[in-house]
Amino acid sequence: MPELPEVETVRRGLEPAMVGARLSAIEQRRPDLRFPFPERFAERLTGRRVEALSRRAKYLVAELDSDDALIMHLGMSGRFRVERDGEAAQLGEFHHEHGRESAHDHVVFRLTNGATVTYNDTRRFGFMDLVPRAGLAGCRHFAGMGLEPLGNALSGETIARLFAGKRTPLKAALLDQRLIAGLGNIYVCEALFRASLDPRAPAGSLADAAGGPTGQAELLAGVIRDVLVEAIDAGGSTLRDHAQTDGSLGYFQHAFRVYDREGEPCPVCAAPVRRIVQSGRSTFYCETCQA
DNA sequence: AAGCGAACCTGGCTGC
DNA sequence: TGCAGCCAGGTTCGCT
Repeated sequence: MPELPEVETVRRGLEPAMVGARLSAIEQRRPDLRFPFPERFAERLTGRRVEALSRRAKYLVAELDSDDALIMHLGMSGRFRVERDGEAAQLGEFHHEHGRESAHDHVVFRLTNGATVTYNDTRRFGFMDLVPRAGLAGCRHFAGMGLEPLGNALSGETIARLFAGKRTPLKAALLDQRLIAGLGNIYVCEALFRASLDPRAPAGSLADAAGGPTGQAELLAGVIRDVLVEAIDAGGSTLRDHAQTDGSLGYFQHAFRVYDREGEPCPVCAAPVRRIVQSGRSTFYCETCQA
């Protein structure tokens, strides 16, 4: 479930269960996810207090009262589940019509406050790593990462500077985490629709001859911020969920204007939403409005 | 160098 | 009912 709004939603759900508590026991049920777990993973976590839980782009960062920070990425299908006092609370679209899915529970964190946090990841594209707290920004995962789209750094000017001279399609440039970090397929499609921009247009078209921002660049910066904020407020997007809704599920998917709406009428002009493939990923857009 | 496609892995859905 | 094929919120690698 994981673009920036979903990861931020998970962070907010985990924070009260984890921050300030100590990790009393760690169950690591397999040697790897997308990558091998770091050396002595469970030992380095056990007994540590979680001092802060933050987010950078699509990554979660738990700072420990040691020299380590625990970095977690959810990949495509990673979820966390929090249980307390025997009464389960769900984070993300987790449950299954036949009860709790556990075959893909890969890591269980038990905390001194009575909470149990379980990481489940069907496809195992997620990963966890331990990096030195000092120099987090320069660690292998964050060095070279682009700017935070919700930070003050995102503006028409920065978009123009990052995209100037690029002939790659706008869609691909917005997905490039080295430029802007945190957007994924859904929110790129939604932002391009809101800005009435053609996903196939060259990224460089958002910069003027001097490398300055066009009006389109200014507009795009604004709608990226809007769509992310709205999605976070809605608790993110929950896809492919076959269980009953219980309030912990995101509902931004109902607000999609084009994503996953191939053939449905464009909410502005009623022309059918198109699906094309760009660098191997589906792009949903309105041929009429986004020209 | 940039820009594709494929790969990683599992499961759900569609269509024959 | 079975089965093949396609698709999925991400990232990384390797080949033009």
